[in-house]
Amino acid sequence: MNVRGTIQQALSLVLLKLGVELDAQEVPLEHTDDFAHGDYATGLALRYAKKLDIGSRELAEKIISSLGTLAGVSKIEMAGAGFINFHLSRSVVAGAMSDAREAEKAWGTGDAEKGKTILVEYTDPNPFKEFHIGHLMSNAIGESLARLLEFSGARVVRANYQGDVGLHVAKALWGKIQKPALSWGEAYAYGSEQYEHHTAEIDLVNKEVYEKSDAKINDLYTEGRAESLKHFETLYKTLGTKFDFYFFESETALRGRAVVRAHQCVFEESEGAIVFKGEKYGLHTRVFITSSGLPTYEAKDLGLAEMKKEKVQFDTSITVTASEQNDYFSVVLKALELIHPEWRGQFQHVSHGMMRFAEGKMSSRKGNIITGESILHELIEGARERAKESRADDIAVLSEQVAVAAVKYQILRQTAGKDIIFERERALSLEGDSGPYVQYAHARACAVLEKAKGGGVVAHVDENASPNELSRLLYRFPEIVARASREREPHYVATFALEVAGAFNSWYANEQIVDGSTSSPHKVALTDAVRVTLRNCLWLLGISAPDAM
RNA sequence: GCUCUCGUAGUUCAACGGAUAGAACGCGAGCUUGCGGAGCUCGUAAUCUGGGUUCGAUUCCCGGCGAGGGCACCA
Repeated sequence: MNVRGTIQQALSLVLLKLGVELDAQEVPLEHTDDFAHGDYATGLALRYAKKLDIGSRELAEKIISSLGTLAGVSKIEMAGAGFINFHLSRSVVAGAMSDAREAEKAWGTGDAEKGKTILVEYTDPNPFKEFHIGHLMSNAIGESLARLLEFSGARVVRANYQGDVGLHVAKALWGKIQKPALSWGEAYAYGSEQYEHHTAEIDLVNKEVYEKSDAKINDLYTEGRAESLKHFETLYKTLGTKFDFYFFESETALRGRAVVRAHQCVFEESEGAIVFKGEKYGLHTRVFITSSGLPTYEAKDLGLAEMKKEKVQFDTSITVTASEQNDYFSVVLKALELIHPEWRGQFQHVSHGMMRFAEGKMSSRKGNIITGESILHELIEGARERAKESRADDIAVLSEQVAVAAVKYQILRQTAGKDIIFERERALSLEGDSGPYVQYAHARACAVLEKAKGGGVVAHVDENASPNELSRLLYRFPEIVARASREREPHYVATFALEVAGAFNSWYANEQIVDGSTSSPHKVALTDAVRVTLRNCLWLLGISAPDAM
C-alpha cells in the first residue's frame, strides 16, 4: 500500500474509535501547497470537533497520539487551528525517484480501470468542411482522456464519427457544382450563403445524396469525401492521434431511422415528424425523423450507439463534444436509455468549452474563420523561426512538435468544460505557462544527463538525501494521474507538469548538478526522475517530448 | 419567456469546504567565469453584489446584476 493509503487507513481506524465512521478512501487528505506544512494534510479534526464536542486543536492532538507512528511518515504535527500535517520520510521521497527511473514509461500508471474496455469518440470533423478549432479542442481533450484511461489500466478504443451526409454536404456539393474552381471549404461557404435563395435546389441535392439517385452528384460526392478524409489523416498524424474505428453518418442514418421506427412507443408523431418528448424528464422535445422522412442527427446518434456496441464490447463509451451540445445529449441519452435500459449508465458525454474570440464571433460564411489548421500552421511558422538556433537534428519535426505542444497545452491547461478565449498572441507564445516551457525543461534535463554520461557520473539515489521542493513533488504524480482519469480532467496533469517544470528550472538555476561532488550521483538521479515524470506528463497530454530543442 | 453554464490581479488561467487565494502574460528592478536565457530572482495587482449554511465559503444554498449556450424538422 502506498503512503497515502496507509495514512487514510490509519485515520479511518482512529476515527472509528472516536465514534466516527468514515471509509478509508473517503478520508480527506490533500497535498499541501506549502511544503512547510509537510507533504499531506488533513482538516479532519476541524470538521469533527463540534460533533464530538471537543476543541479542534485538542482533537487533533488526540488523533495524532492515537496514530502513533506510520510507515513512511517521519513526522506528524498539529498546526494552525487544528490541521494535521504529515511529513514523508526521506526514503519515501527517494523511493519515488527510484520508482520513476525503474518504471520509465509506466511511471504514474495505476489500476483503477483495469480490465475495462472504454471507447472514446472524439474529434468528429465533417468531410467537405474545414477542420475548425472545435475539432482541435475535441481532439486534444479526447486524446488526452484516452491516454489517461490507458494509464489507469483500461483497454481504450479510439473512435471518430464523421458527418459525411446532411445539409452541410449538400451545400458544399451545390457550391462546387455552381463554381467548380472553389475548394471544398469555400464551396461550403458559398452554398451556405446562397441557401436562403436556393433552398429547394440544395434540399434536393441533400435527398439525392441520401438516396444515391443521381450519378453525377454521386461521383462528385465520392471524390470530395475521399479528398477530405485523406486530408484529415495528415492532421491526425501531426496531432499524434491514431483512430481504431471510423463511423460515418451515411451508415448511422439508416440504422438510426430503423431504431426509431422499431421503438415507436418511445416516440410520438407530431406535425408529420417523429419526435421525442423530453419534457416528461425535465428536458425538451427534439425531432428524430423529419416530416420528409429523413433521420436527424438525433436518430443517427441512436444508430451510432448500436453500431458501437456491435463493434466493440465496451464497458463505457465516452463522447467528447462541444458544450453547446449538452442539452442535446441529455435528450438523446434519455431516449437511448428507454430503448436500451440494459445499457444504462454506459454512455457518457464529456463536453469541452467553446473557443471564443476577443475579436468577435467568427463564421464560416464570413471568411473571418480561423480554422484549426490555420492556427497549427501559424504556430509551426513561429516555432520554425524560433528553432533557427536549435540543437535539434530535424528543425521541421521540432517545429511541428513545439507547435502542437503550444495549442494542446493552451487547450488542456484549463478545466475542460469552460470556454477558451482565444488570443492569437498568447496562443502563439512559446514562453511562460505553455507547452514549450515544459518541453524545454525536459530537454534541459536530457542535456544534463547527457553531460553526466560524458563525465562518467552514474546516477544513484541516496535514500538519506534530504528532500527538496523538487523531489517532494514526484511521488504525487501517480495520484494526479488517477484523479485526472477519474474526473476526466486532463488539466490536473497540465498544471502538475508546469509545477514540476518550474521547480526543476528553479533548482537547475541554483544548483550545479554534474559537479564531481559526492552528492552529484543523487542529483543526476533526481534529474533523471524529473525527465521521466515530465515526459510521461507530456505523453498524457498528447504532446511529444523532444530530447533537444 | 423557459432552461443550463459561467463571473478570481490590467489580461489568460489554478485553487478535490481549509492555513498567507497560486501561476503565466503585462508593467517595474535585477541575473555574463557554470550543465541550454524557450531560463532564473525580486516587486506590482484579484474572489461581481446582497443574504444564508458552516468552526471555516472563490467553492454549497437563495436573491440581484453581468456574460454565454440550448429550447421542432441544421449539425
